[in-house]
Amino acid sequence: MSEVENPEQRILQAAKQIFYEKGFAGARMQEISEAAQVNKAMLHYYFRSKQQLFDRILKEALDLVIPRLMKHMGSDDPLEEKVKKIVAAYTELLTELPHLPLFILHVLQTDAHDFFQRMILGSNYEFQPALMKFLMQYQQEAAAGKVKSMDPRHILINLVSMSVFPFMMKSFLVEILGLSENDFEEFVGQRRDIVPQFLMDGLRP
Amino acid sequence: MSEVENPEQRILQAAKQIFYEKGFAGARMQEISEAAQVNKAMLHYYFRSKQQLFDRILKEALDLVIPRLMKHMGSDDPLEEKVKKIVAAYTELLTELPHLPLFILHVLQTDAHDFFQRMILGSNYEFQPALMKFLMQYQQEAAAGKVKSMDPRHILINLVSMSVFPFMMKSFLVEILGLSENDFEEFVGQRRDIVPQFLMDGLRP
DNA sequence: GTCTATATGTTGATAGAC
DNA sequence: GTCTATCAACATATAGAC
Repeated sequence: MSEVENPEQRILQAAKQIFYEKGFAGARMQEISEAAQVNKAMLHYYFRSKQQLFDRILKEALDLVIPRLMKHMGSDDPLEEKVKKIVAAYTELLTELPHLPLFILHVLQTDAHDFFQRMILGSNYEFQPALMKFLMQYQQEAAAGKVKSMDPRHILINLVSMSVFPFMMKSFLVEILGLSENDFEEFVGQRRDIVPQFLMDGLRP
Repeated sequence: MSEVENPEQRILQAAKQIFYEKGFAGARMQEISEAAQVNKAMLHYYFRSKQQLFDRILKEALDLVIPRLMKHMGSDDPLEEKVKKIVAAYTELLTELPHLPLFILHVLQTDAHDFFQRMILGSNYEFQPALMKFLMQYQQEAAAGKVKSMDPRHILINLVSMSVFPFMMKSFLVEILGLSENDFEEFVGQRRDIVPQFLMDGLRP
């Protein structure tokens, strides 16, 4: 953990780690302040309330993640190339931030509608366009006979599921398959190639 | 919600719903007691503490879920038939209990090692045997040239990921794809056929 | 078994000195 | 900006009457 001189940054860094691991209800302001090495009152001085601090962490997560994932989905690459890049992007992201999916899904569960109103629609992420581009592109390649014709939404769900879910099951896999930390990294590293190949194989016309 | 006369059962039912949705830290004993239509003190009379009530809910969840999923994995069916049954079992289970995966993954995240010690090893689930049987079976069918030869752990992860993750993303999918409740049920219903077919297609030698 | 009342501890948040 | 001290609200848990 790199030491940061700026107290505000130290708070954000500590809050990120603790909110990611424990969620909003499980996190304690006291614990965050200790991890940030500041007085508990400083948290309120800089961020006013626990809710506002949490919202800030959530917003920063989305600002980091969504563009990084959408970049490839909206590109002009052919489907196979695109799939490879998206899977690789997921793998890199989740290797850095393994707790991210559970964190976001937990927010989504506690208040899905509010989440979309404030976080997605209220921002300027190019969400729907990139999504639509992917779906249209698939149907074009299917019409050209390059891939099997099917509902492209399922392709996308399959891609995301196989990329993300293994990271969410990490502690489970480690325990049940008897993996070390290195074993797990190697395992998810293999999937960077396996998942795209698996997807394209399953799509042969 | 069916009314139960027995207070202990009403508490368990209410606690299940609230712990599933909000997790341990987010749940309130007060809220559980109201949902169960009993006095708050009754919760402690029957279950002594919040932690013990939670453990009971978790144990009941695992007792319900694990055998139901393991039954098919350890069977003598051929691979393709087995895959179909496992995916169908996941789909049925998660249609009934959509909050289950997030609930269990949250427990796993807060204390993975303790979870396995107390909940898995301490019980008599036939976990490892069924798992091993599946992995061995795959390697036999691969050796016989029926399926492509590859690390069978990835097959299993792919199967579980594609079966479970869509349910975890439900609120996301509903919002982003503009699905109604019925649309979503139809969507995951389609996957009962699509996922097994996709898996087997990707395994053609 | 069920209730009211209360003990006990924790938490988010603020006031006010420096 | 940073600290100490403290508040008000809330949560879990228990005591004790019925």
